[in-house]
Amino acid sequence: MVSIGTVTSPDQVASPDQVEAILTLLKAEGRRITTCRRLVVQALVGAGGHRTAEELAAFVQAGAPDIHLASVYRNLDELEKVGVVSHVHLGHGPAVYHLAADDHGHLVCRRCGVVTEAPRDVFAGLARTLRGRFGFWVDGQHFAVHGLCEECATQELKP
Amino acid sequence: MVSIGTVTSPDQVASPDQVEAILTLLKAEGRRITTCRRLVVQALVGAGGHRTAEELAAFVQAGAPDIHLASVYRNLDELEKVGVVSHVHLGHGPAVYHLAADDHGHLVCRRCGVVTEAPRDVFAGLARTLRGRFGFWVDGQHFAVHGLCEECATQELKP
DNA sequence: TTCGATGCAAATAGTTTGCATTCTA
DNA sequence: TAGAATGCAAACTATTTGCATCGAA
Repeated sequence: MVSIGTVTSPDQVASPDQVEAILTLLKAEGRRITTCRRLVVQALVGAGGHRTAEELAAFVQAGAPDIHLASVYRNLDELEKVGVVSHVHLGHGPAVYHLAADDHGHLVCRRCGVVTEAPRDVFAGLARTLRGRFGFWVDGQHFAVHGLCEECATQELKP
Repeated sequence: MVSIGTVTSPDQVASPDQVEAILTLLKAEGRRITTCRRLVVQALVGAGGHRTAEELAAFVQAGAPDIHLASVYRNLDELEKVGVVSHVHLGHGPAVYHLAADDHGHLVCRRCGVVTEAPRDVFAGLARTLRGRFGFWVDGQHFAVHGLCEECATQELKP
C-alpha cells in the first residue's frame, strides 16, 4: 500500500565508517559483533531511508542466507535500545526503521500512499504549544501524519 | 499498557437522540438497522471516549451475548466509511474508536501511558505550516503524538 | 569457556475473510 | 423474498518468545 522505493542492492555499501562507528558503539555497550548484527547495520546505513524489517532481512539474507527474520527483529530491537535506530508507523502495514540520527517527521498521503519527509523544525511550533498548554514533551516522530499530498488534494478538490 | 478508563456499563444509555440520528443516517445510506448495529452505536455514544473493538464488543455482548467480535469490527468499519466513527492508534496495542464528531488529537505518555486529549486548534499551526511548505492537507488525527506527560517529564529530569 | 546471539518453530495479538445461515426492508 | 448482515471458524499479518545450539570475547 505504502510505497517508499525498493530495497537497495546488498552490494551497495555506503559509509563503512558509519557502520563501524555504530558497531563500536554497540561493543562499548557490552554487546557482541556478529555477522547478523553487522549486516543489519549495513542494511540500515546502505538503504538510506525507511525499510521494513522484512526488507532489511532480504538485504541481510543476500549476504548471509541463513539469517532469520527473527534475528533481524532482535537486532533492530537492540539498536533501538541503544538509540541508534528508530521505527515509525506510516500506516496500517509494518513499521519502518531508520537511523535515529536521520530524525524527521513523515507525511503519508491517504490517497496515493506517498511518504514525504518533513524536517524536525516543522514540528517545533507544535512541540512548543504542547509544552506550554499541556506540559507535554513531544518525542521523535513515532507516528506519521496522515492527510492528502499536494497532487491528490488538487485532484480531490476538482474531480 | 495504555489505560484510558474502564468500560462504561451497558445500562448507561447516553443521548438516545444521538444514537437514533446516527442510525437514521445509516439508513439513509442504504444500510440496515440491526440489533448489533444499534448496540455498537449505543456503545460508542455511551462510552463517551476511546474504546477498543474488544471493549465495545463487551458492551454490546452485555445486551446481546451472541454478537461476535467480528461483527463489531464490521460495523465499526461501516460506521467509519459513513464518516460517523474514527479510529486512532495510541501505541502498539489495539486501535481505539470514537465518534468522528468528537475530533481531537491524542498525546500519549511513553512512560506512564496516560492519554491526554488535545483540541483540534492545537494542531492548526502545524496544519498551516504543512500546507504552506509541502502542500500537504492534514487529516484528522489518525495517530497519536508520543512523548512525556508533565508529571513524567518532571520525574525524568530530576530523578 | 562462558554467556550473549542465533535458528527454528511455535505462540501471540489484532484484525479480516469465506461461507452457510439469519433477518431486515 | 432478495440481499444485507451475522456467527463461526479459520486465515492472515506483524511481531515476539522458548529453547536448544552456536560462536564471539
